Amino acid sequence: MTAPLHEARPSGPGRALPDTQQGMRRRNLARVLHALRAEGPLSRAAVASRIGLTRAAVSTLVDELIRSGLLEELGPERPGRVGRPGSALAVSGRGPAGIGAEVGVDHLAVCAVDLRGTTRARAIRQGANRDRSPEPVLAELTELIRQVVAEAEGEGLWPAGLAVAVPGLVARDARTVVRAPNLGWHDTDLGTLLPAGLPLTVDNEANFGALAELWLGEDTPRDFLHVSAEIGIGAAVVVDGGLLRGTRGFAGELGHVPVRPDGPECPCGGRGCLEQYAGEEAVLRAAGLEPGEDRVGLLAGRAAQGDENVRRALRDAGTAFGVALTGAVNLLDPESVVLGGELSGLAPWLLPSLRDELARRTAGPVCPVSVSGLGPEGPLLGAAHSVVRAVLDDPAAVAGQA
Amino acid sequence: MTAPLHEARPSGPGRALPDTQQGMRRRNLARVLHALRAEGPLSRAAVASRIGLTRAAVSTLVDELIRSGLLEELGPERPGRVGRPGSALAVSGRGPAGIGAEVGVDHLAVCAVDLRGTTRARAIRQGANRDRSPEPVLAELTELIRQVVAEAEGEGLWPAGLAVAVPGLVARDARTVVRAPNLGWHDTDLGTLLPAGLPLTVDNEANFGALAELWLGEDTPRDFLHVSAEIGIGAAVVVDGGLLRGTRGFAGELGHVPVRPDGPECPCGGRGCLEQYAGEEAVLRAAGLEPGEDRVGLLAGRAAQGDENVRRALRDAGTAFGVALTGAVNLLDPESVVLGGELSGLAPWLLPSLRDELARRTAGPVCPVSVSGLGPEGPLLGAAHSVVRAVLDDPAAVAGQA
DNA sequence: GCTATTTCGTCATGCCGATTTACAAATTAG
DNA sequence: CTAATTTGTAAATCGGCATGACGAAATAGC
Repeated sequence: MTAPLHEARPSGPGRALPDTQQGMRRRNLARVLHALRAEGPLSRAAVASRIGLTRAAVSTLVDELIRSGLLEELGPERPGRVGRPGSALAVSGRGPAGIGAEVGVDHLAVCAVDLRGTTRARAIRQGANRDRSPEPVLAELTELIRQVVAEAEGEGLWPAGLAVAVPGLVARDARTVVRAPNLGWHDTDLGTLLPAGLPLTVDNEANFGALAELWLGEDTPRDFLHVSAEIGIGAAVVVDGGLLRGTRGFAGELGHVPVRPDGPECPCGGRGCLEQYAGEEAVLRAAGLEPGEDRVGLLAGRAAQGDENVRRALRDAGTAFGVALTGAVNLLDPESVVLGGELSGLAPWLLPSLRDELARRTAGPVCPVSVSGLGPEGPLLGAAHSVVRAVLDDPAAVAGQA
Repeated sequence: MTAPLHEARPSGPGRALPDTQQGMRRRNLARVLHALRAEGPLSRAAVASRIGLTRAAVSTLVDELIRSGLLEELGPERPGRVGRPGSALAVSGRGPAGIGAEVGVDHLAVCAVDLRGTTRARAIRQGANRDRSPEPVLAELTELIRQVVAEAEGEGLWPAGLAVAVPGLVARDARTVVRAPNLGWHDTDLGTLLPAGLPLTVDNEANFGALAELWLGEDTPRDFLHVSAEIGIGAAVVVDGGLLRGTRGFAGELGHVPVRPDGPECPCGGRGCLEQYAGEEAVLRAAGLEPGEDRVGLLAGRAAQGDENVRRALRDAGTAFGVALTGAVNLLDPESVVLGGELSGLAPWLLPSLRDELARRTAGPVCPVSVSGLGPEGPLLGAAHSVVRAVLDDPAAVAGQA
């Protein structure tokens, strides 16, 4: 017999709902929905046995979810077993949709994802946004959003919320961009510049990328470190299936972990931060290349061609990553480290030295480092799916908004 | 309107209980207890308004808690206000007690804490345990435990559980000491060597120290980093009022965060780890002192006397701490950093350079660094209180075990 | 001093949500 | 064709809190 370990606990489905009978019902609605989303079409009886409720209880929950358009009855199952066949239920493909949007440095993207997790509509517009003022950029984005929403509505979906990924720091109100250096934005309230009437969430690209990895990655654990390099170098810390944001929302600043305490000065005030060794600018300089458009593509291209200067620069960056990640892994003991976003394109040349350095500095089993399979799509998908998750976690909140 | 931020959520009272009507009741029992513990004697009506239930509901909850001996009715309040005076309720001082124990390198300690949080019995035995085998040490500890339990029982308390703090790594089963270098123990199951019949939890000294800080410290935030140096240098990461343990339970290894990537070799396999600069051994060497008993006391004494070698050694250690903590703060964005355990005795000479270094490397507001007020008692108190918290978080689990 | 007012604790009642029990429907096994 | 098995639903029950009413015990005002 053991007393409980006092430890941080997960968010889990609907854990924020009030602790009342109504809250319990809402959590049970969420459990039914989650079970059906995770394990394909199931009968009421199958759902009941999976989530530990009775068939009767599940029946009423399912009724409610069907009435709100979140579930569909597919009809009788073709059984190989004895007994009356169940009626298959599935998450609706014509219910609420999560609208995800991304403001990139040189593109805008929007997509719509349904409850099943499939992308049903998308729109992308290339074009440099660096140092354009927010108004025209967001007007363009609004136009794309309208397009995607219209397309989704054409397929019987209705938008349940909008989540926007931006390459910068976002205030905890999830609306205001505090600072986006690569866009030149600061203290911009996106709430007033985007379509009203849709619940809005704005968050850092890196955070959405990590969530995408958590929700869509194959075999992604519930505790990992997601490293990306869009605006500087950022890491998202995922603990027990939730993002660790920090008191001010600034957690994950891997780029300013000291690698060499007496290294070159960094605009952050420190010296020898990881960004001074592995940041985009530093790597370009070390490789002898000029900064310009599509810098990551340039690096990857040259490295693939065998340019030894570029390869050395990337190797050294990997080593610096290894040092910084050693610290992070020692502090957090994550199950794995995932390289995401633009970094995944450079992984072939970064990874060997990174892994080497990490292994050299670790006594026991080495924390595995992998590359995200989502590529540059991560943040956009994470944004759209965050809306979908919100619906799955509390279906009652959106029921009847159709 | 904003969609929810996907983030790690707190444990909170009884969040692990099942999501059923009974679970709800158990959580409400916990809420009543927590309210009474936090805000002194209160009437039923006062409790009701505080936790958001009706007087009627609180009445039945209180009845149950009184029947199980967790609450006491103190009798009518002397009111200055109009209306019938309430009957004051208070957490019982004669109910369950948490038994905390500590296996130190040169002492054993046990204490009993009641639901009110007051220490009601204690026993300490000095004596070096370094490299003694577990059996005799735990036999001695068992003897102390029996003493303390007997004393507590004399005051009408009954032991609800035993929590043991050890200077080493503990497996996630919370019973087995994987490795305690300073004791020379490894893979020792304490469950078989301690009094049976009591729910047992074993954990790292540093973790219990951090929990003590969380529960007993003044103005301690719910997100902080607790640094201690008993076995090497460890940090406990507290997120939203819960410990972050990591996948294998190894989170918080601040001692092996690289400070200088090419620094001296470390037994961990790395180079230039914090421990090579700020570990006990390193500091003693830098100060020109021989290792022996009570090394921390020796350092503090010499420093207080003005020994410049010792002071310089501690200053340098503080600087190294500053570098490592810069990394940690950038990754975790805690509300504060607390120096606890033995470190608190050396704080006067460590802090200035530590704060300097941290400030130098930080652009915005600097993360405040403070010293624990609990001193070396932290881990022992944390252990005892962890049992008490377990009771407060789920009173129904222990009701009727008296 | 007496009454009105206010607040407290408790009871009876009702509501909500899940469980239990029972049963009709739909299938397979023999 | 019957027995067995499983599904989905309806009716009754139970657990838990809310609501509303009431007596009890204090103060406030006359």
